[in-house]
Amino acid sequence: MPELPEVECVRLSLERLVVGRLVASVRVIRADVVAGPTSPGALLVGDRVSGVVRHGKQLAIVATGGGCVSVHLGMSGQLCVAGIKKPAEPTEQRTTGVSGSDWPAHTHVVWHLDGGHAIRFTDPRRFGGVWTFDDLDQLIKTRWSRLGPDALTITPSQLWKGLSQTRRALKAALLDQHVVAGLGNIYVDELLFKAKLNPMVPVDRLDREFVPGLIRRMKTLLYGAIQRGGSSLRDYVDAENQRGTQQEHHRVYGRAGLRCMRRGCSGWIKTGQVAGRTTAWCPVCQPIG
DNA sequence: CACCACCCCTGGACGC
DNA sequence: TGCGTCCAGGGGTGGT
Repeated sequence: MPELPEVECVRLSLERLVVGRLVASVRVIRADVVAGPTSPGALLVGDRVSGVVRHGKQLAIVATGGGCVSVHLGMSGQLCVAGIKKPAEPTEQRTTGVSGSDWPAHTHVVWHLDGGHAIRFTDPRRFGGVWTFDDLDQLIKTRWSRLGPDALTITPSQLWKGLSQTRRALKAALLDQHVVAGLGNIYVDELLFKAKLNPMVPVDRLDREFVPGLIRRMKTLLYGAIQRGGSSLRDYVDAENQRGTQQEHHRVYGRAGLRCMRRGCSGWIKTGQVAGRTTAWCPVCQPIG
């Protein structure tokens, strides 16, 4: 669920709350969500947080000693900052069977910070995870360099380069993190609606001239979603437990069978499978031809 | 190389 | 009420 805007909102809230704080200790409750060295040092214990960075949908916490921990939220992951005196909201489900644990269910890693705060990583579906690196440079070299340019900074020539090497459906190409990093199922559908492009159109049928407009709409959509705190469809919240409101602005996602919301359009929103994902589009506004 | 099917996982919605 | 079934999907892998 978290795509670029949601991950950026987590980054911004995390940055406000934890930069400058000392990592006093770490507790790994589920070791198999952590890849790489799992020593306290590798998980930043003894260092201060110097920054929180993002590329596409991936986050990284960087410490003053150079250490670096990357977090993917996957489908259901959350990074929340909590005061250790009240670790969970009353409505939150508690863990059971974890000795001495008072954290919500599916809490896998907890970083205890100075000032009585903690960062907890929860992820029910465990599509996400935590990766440790010697430093940010190693993370970029081994992982982020394999991703395409970030969706907020990609240039028309970069996107065209990624698209012109393929004959896939446009939606499949935009979902490919090696082409552009940060888009997921929801924002691709919304973007293609705004750009009046059909998700199934083969990329090689498109002209280069459409790329600048597509990028302009993509950045407007993503920045707007960040300003609205992201899309909270089920359980997405930022590091301060705040929900977003972008879901109120969706035009096609989740609107199968409803009227197209574009003024003057009398079409009905269709759904089908494109690139293996549930896809919603308006056949009138987004014709194949 | 390009692309697709498949798999990982759990909670929520829905039908009986 | 409760149980079974299906669906959601980011990203890695292995097969065509």
